[in-house]
Amino acid sequence: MLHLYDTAERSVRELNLREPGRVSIYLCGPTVYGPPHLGHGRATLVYDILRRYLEWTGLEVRLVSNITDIDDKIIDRADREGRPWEEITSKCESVWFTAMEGIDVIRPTDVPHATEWVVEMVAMIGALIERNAAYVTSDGVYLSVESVPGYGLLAHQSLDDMLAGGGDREVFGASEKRHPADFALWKLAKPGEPAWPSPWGEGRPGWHSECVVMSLGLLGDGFDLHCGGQDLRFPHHENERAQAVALGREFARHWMHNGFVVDAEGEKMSKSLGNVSNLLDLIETYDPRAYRMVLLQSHYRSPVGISGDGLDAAGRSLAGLDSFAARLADVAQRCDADTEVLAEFTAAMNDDLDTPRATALIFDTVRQSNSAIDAGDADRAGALAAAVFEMCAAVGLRLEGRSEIPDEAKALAAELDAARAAKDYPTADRIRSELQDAGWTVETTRDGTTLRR
RNA sequence: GGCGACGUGGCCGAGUGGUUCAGGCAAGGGCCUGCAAAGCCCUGUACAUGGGUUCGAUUCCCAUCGUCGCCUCCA
Repeated sequence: MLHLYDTAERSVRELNLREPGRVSIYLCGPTVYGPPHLGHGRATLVYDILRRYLEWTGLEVRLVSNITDIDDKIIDRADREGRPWEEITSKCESVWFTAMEGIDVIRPTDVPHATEWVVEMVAMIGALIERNAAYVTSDGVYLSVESVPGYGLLAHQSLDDMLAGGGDREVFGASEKRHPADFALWKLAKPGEPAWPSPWGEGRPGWHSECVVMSLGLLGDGFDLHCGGQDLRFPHHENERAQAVALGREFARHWMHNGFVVDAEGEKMSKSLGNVSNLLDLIETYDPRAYRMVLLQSHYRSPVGISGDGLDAAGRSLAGLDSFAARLADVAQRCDADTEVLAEFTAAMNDDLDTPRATALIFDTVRQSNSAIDAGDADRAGALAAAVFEMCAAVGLRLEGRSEIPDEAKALAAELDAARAAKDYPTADRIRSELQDAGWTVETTRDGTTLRR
């Protein structure tokens, strides 16, 4: 069974499922007010790899990932551009899913929107007030973090320690807060702002409430795994947990956080630094699978540097896998995957999603399979190749093997073979360059010419 | 100031107390090929610095230097 690092316990431990055979996962999704960047791409790819792997092992995965479609940032942008906020959120959401499709991330099983869950949030906030865990001020409702046992579990810091530091930052927010770390559950609307009714006045929910209501609402108490980027660990996830604890409900049983994407200088990419790269640009410029490959070759908890050179290198390694797929697809089809290889793969993946080890295994197996086919051992080559295809599928690497070849190109390939058979090499070379110019990868072998895109 | 991560061969990026190796990309040599491509084989004596523990450290401990993250915008 899968072992994963648990941020709450600070150690790798088994992912204990609430229900055998089924995994319930909540992943904090995007706030839709701008284009998805590389950081979003990493998070979604990491959890897409996790999801595919879990499904590959035979588990039924329910992956809930929300869309935050009401937020101060959205309102700000709507104001700035003089557009309805709903226009921004719907546009950004559609761009989001276009990008996700581009990097081949499977759509979550559930995609709840914050605005669809406001009634539930209002009810939850009411319950928090009743339990004396929240209080009303002149601008909204706040959660009292001091009422929450174990606040700081994910921050790895006690409330006192958090306050002791703070660097140069302004720690205090709204003046009516009872404690600087208290956070808004409900924000009363200013004139012209989007608003929903509540017992405390028209307003909108705070950011940390939606995920509690939606995760518990869709997945139920004590769901298996809560995921997101490192930057959500605190305060977002801490505050989600705080609300659930204050309500007396069992929240996520396991917490998983992926590392950041850093730029060439080693700095985290972030919106505020302005060094983000648009995910859509990446997909246009590079093999869309290259990003997944780069991530597979590093560990999900480590920071990963994304550069053009790195993506190109990954693209070239993918080209090798593609030509392998083209070469071995047929023979693999007749074989069962080598069980030893798959066992090794599973062991690596179960060890806190050790994709670097798993990826190394894929490349090793490719080499062995190539050697076997060169040595004429088709059974061995096929079993190894079948294992390669299984492993690639399990992590979402789509290999491009045989492609559709138009008759015209087929005819040229036949001419090429004929020319070679006749030892008319000038003609053969001419046809080959012609095909290459047309975008084909041409492999001429003793057995004839194969073409790939 | 508090908490945390990290410094590995040309580049990216794993990992480990001690003989043989992560893996990818790039480079050099070879086999194969009409020539290529693809594939296969071989090659690099890497682990920030200074101490310490140890029979032995890149791996453990301490210090130093450097980089980065979180401490209510953020995947």
